[in-house]
Amino acid sequence: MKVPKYYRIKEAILELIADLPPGSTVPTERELAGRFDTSRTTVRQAIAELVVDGKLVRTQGSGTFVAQPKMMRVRPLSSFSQDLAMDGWRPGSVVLDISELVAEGELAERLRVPPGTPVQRVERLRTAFDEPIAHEVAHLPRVLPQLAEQLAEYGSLYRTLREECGTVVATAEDIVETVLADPVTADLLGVDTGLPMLRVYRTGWDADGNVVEWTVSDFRGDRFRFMSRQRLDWKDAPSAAEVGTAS
Amino acid sequence: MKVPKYYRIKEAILELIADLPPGSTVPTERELAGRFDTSRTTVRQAIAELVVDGKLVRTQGSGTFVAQPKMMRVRPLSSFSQDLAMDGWRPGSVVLDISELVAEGELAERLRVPPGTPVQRVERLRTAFDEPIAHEVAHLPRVLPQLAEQLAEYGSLYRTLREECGTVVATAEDIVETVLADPVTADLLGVDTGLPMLRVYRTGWDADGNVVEWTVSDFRGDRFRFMSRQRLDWKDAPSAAEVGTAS
DNA sequence: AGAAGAGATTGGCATAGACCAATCGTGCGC
DNA sequence: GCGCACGATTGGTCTATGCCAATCTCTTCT
Repeated sequence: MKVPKYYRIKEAILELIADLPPGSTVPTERELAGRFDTSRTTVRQAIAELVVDGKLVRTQGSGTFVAQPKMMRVRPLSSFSQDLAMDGWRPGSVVLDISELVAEGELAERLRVPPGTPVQRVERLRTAFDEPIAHEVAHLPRVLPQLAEQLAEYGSLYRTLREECGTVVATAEDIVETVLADPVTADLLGVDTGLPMLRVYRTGWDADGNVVEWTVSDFRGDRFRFMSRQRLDWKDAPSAAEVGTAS
Repeated sequence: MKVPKYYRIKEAILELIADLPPGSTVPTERELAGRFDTSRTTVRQAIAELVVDGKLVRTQGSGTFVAQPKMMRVRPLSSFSQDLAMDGWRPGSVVLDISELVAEGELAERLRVPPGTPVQRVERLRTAFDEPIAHEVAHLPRVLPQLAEQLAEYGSLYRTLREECGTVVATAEDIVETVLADPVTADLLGVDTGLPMLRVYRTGWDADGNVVEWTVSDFRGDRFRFMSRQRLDWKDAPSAAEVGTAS
């Protein structure tokens, strides 16, 4: 089978850094091009994949370095902050926007409200160890005027819903796909445009089957893993799958 | 914010194909380069991302075309074939290899068997509508000499386990991450090397908490979505998380 | 010392072009 | 009419190069 040259260089670099500790500097692109007798373009393609794989990080003007291993993990079943706190990672979030919004089209369908209903929008940057790891936009099917203050107090959105509204998310459905970081998201997360990310669409229901949340989250694909555990034998719950999800 | 030129071209092409039905031909790279007053390299970068996004497909010698929308979905909770059959997609699989293997290191830990135990390895190509969509390697903690014939008879691995061994997978844990297709996998699935894929590590337990399966699956990221539904309030089951998962 | 600034270094973006490989269509020969 | 061969077209890979932007370092001035 034909293996592209950039891929052989990728493997060569992998071997080169195999024994180096995270944070070590990697030779410059220009030097690697010389060493492997190829062009800088080809070396850059190899390095680009290693960055996506979470093996290297690049900083313009500074250099290329061996990355921390990809070991972050989150259990999407429970709440974000709960999961990460359990693992001791100092989860946090930066509120980018809290606003009201009139639900139309897909959003209204997702939240199971009539088109024209005012709903709540919460846009946040999720962090762990103060490093941004996800961009998240949550939608709630009703407006909570004090949400900003309450969120600041409780920290977690799920906790706020429980304390202030008596709403408990009992069932959730996650749809996971890969997307590439657009320039805006990439800038927010401090990664390169085009980095593969994990996009999670989450629909949450309370115990009575009412939709209480619809959220889209983009997680850094280079730093993240996703975990979910489930019983295979259970009964059907309300489904979000009735709404078409073709993009 | 600075938006790279290739990204603006990507958006321009997206607009260009917005109203075209799947299968429509897109202008050639050389023509697009002329039309957008840029180099073919830059156009190719834009198209490459659109391919990854599942918006376009390219065939060497033939051209670039509007892709089918990304709408495949699978519920990882139950078995692969069960899910897809439900949606009427003619799921299938091609057995690439069935062999015995002596479990060592991580594999032994995952399967909870002593190092040196012979185990079963099943490598398959999963298909839907006869199109390959995933590459999967399953490991079972014991050897089943007749597995090839039984698999051919029952079709599904889960069903084989149930009928022949009385083993039912009652709980499963999935760990999802993004990886890039290596040349071998890419060739098997008929996609480009470097395409982002969804890798799923699955550990399956029976009702007594014994590990009955450890499987690694690579799904095409451009054609696939992943769905899982869960209760948020349930009790802990056996965990695979005790084994380190740093790559 | 400490701060400011100039220059070198490094990665980021884009260009132009050469050659390869798969595909498709056309026309020739049978 | 049919099939094969060849050539044109299209995407695939790689090279060489120029300039930009962020960063770092070292010098110089106060």
